[in-house]
Amino acid sequence: MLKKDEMPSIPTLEDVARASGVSTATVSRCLNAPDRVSEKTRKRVMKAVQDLGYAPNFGAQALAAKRTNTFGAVIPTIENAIFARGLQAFGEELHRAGVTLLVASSSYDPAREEEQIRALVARGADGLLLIGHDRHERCYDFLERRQIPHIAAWVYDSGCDRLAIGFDNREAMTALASEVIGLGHRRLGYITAEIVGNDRARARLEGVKAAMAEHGLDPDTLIVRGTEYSFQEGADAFAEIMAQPNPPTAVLCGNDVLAVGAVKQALNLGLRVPQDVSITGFDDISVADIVTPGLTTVHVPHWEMGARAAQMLLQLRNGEDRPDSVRLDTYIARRGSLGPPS
Amino acid sequence: MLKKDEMPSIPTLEDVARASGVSTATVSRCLNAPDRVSEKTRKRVMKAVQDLGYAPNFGAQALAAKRTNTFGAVIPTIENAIFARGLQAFGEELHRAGVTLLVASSSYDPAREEEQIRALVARGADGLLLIGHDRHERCYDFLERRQIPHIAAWVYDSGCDRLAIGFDNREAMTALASEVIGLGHRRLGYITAEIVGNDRARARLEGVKAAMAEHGLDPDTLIVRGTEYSFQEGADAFAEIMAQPNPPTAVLCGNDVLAVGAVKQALNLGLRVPQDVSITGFDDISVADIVTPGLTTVHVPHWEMGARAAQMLLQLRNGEDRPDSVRLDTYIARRGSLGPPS
DNA sequence: ATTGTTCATGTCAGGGCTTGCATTGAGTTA
DNA sequence: TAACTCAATGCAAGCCCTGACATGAACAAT
Repeated sequence: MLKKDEMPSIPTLEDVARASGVSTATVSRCLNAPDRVSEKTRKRVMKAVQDLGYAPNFGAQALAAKRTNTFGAVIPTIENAIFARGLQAFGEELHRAGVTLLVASSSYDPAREEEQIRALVARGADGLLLIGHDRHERCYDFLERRQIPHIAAWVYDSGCDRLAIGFDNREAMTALASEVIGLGHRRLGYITAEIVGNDRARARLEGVKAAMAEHGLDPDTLIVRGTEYSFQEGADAFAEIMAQPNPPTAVLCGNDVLAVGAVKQALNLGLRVPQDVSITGFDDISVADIVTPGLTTVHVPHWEMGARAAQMLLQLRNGEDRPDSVRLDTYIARRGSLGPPS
Repeated sequence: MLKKDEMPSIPTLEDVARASGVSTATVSRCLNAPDRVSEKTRKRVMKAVQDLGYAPNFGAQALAAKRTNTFGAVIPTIENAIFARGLQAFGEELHRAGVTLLVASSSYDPAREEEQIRALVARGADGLLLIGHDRHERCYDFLERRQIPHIAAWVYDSGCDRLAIGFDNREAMTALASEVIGLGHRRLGYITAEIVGNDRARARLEGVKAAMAEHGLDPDTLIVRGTEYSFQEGADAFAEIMAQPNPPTAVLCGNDVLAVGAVKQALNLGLRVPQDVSITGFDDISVADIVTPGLTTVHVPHWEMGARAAQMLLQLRNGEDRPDSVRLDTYIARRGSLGPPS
């Protein structure tokens, strides 16, 4: 209970110093480099810190120390689960290193992403996790000028020399599409998210076309529907594709969210999966195993990707040598949603 | 391309001032109150800002201005979708008001939550969104002393006078359980998350027991399994419950994630839902409609809750009167997973 | 010509913390 | 005891920005 006029002012380092009879420098050291202070003093100071409920002023601290022990991540969406697992891993790994993670979401909007990057950096992020490589050169200039370590996840593109950890989206999708075609499917549909500003989506689409070309199918016959990422959008797009005359026997989806929506829709339309139509996803998020039938999809090592991204970024932040980009492997998780055409 | 030794130092206000031949104060005004500066000067200054790639130093700005236009949210988990939608709404609404949202996750760990609250406040959050009321008094002291506006979401408890927006978890669950019992179910199972430090989970469990008592069933006969939140954990807990001698005819779950896991498991076990066993959830997240059969669950107005939380917090931050806590309504979303016992 | 107004702009004192360097004093060695 | 270490601590200069206040020029009113 606070008494009437006791304006509850926020304690500062100086208050702590006064209360424990030392200088502010010593208090600061107690907090940041405890072993450079005698145990006796430290105890006394810590008690004062407790008693006063002192917490450092972040602004002042950042200003003086030029670091914050905070990393940031800008992801396209938090509303669906695509990045959740990797992000969680990223966060856990950082936590272990005493670093706080702040997350911002861009809603797949490049302008918004740039804004969020700036916001995070302005707030003192010592390192940044980004998704994909597709952003304005200006963003990179900004980060480089401030020497903010950053890493792109969910992509690995040997043609790009920016630091990245991920997998080859194109190749992974080619592998899956090849399997689909190998089962005998000739008429294919594809549901994708907006490909502008999304290199992963673009690469995946290319991957499908590459597989088609490779197997002697004309990539232009691929029926493509672009949409947003949500179960509902996936379902709608699927319905549209299947409403075509001579509909495809297999519909590949740019990610699991779309695919799960598609599977659900197939059920609604009275189509049997995979007898009447096969459906595949990408990402292997947990919901892929929830629909019936389970989704055949590209398994992505989310946890490893997030955790290693954290390690690499920490390494960078600590001034160690820039690590090499990491290419992770994906594999096809085979469940019930893909079968031969009948 | 940077030349050899040109250490790319970060431009400060002073650099901009020098480059444009004005004082730092004028530059500051250009950025924060453009109409108090003549157009000619402003243009010149803005050009310098562009040319130098200036961006204000957040720490210094926070230190000097004592505000940041940043709100924070600490949610228990980002790995599953329970809070995603509400959070997205919260963020959108803030964005509209020019406020940046920073998100931290506590992994359902109270100590971690406290840490995150401090981290966010230290980083200058002008307002905070929290989930539930269940936290150490110390957290509240901390927030009050710093006069940080904060609001609890996902709860409405008339017995608690802290600002909140949400629904009555207990009552909502009682309504659902009553419906289950009303259909004739007598042996009930319940899957919940850890109830320590989670008032929502606790209230929901109480809700089930209250409904039982109300309908003349002995609450102690409720078969309860506690677990973590994930599809898999839900599935496992469900299997355990059903392995009992004389298993329940209906299993209620503390949230949709658990429930979806349970439905999937039922399928695996060859149990028909709802003929052999009914299953219900709570939250009505999008995946509730993905499983087969669809999940009967308590619908929560996620979007409205998030958006209004933002409005209330903004109101508070702007020094307006403290709004009243808001009680939102829930309803039962009836899908296929609940039916009479057979 | 004098005084008063009004703007645009400049000056400068913080704001809370870290850190390089200086100081102190207890302990060691000769 | 004197000289020397070295760990513990203090001092004070920033870090970059904001905002209250001061200044001064242009113009209007008298």
